[in-house]
Amino acid sequence: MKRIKLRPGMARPGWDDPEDCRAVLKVLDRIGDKWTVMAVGALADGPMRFNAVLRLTGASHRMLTLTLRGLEAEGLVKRTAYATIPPKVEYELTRLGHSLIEPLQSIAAWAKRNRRAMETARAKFEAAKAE
Amino acid sequence: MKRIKLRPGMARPGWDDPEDCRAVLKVLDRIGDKWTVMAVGALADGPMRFNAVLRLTGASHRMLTLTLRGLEAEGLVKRTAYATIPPKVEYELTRLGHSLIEPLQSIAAWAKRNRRAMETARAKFEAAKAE
DNA sequence: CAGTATCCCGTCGGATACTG
DNA sequence: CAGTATCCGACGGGATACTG
Repeated sequence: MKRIKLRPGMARPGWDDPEDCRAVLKVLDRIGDKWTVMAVGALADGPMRFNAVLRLTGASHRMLTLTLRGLEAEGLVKRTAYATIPPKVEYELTRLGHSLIEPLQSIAAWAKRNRRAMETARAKFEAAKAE
Repeated sequence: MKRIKLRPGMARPGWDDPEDCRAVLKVLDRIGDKWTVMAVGALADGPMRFNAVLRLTGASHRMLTLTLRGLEAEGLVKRTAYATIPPKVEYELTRLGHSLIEPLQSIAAWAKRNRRAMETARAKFEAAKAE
């Protein structure tokens, strides 16, 4: 998804409370992007080394580093470096990070339920505009 | 959020079932971006005209059009044009669109609960790296 | 009022190369 | 192996102008 930039002039959506809308957007900004979802998913099973996450997610070296830094900064992921040679760094979800899995699964469940509906709707839409 | 581009070489995260991971990413791609969240939020209360959504969301003319087109294509929003002069176009959430509010609120609830924790974590992180 | 088209700049993110 | 730095192409998205 596109990076979310918060700006002054905009109002709050009505489905949720007045001001916390900002918080929601901010959080979506953090957890809504592809690599974050993949990384959290990868780490859901337990601690994992950098390269393991790299392979599992398919992210580029660069993006995974940035993503993990972001998650670490926000307290969602714990980073543990072992001063061995070669270095070994393990990442794991914090309690906070784990708690994120539940809402993500809420989305996941919705996605699974409605994927077909969306696909057929899209097909119909495409067909209609090419009449 | 950043647009999500699905690519071949990548595996599924473990927190969720094997293949539907793609569906989740695809859905996040659609519903995870700023303007979609804003638009769905704006329409949650009921049908609304284009310009009303425009003002409420703070989106640019262009982006709102694109966003609404996307939502319409996916069957989340219904578009009704009245052939008056000047034209009047109303948008409203479909049943499918409404069902999306629930998972979004799941995220919203998480965001509200953990916003503080994330902020302090970030502050601590910033402080630590500037020691 | 709603929608489309064009321009254009910022930034996201992949590839590559270099360090500890 | 893990992380940082640099380069650079691609595209997201705002501003603007023009139609029905």
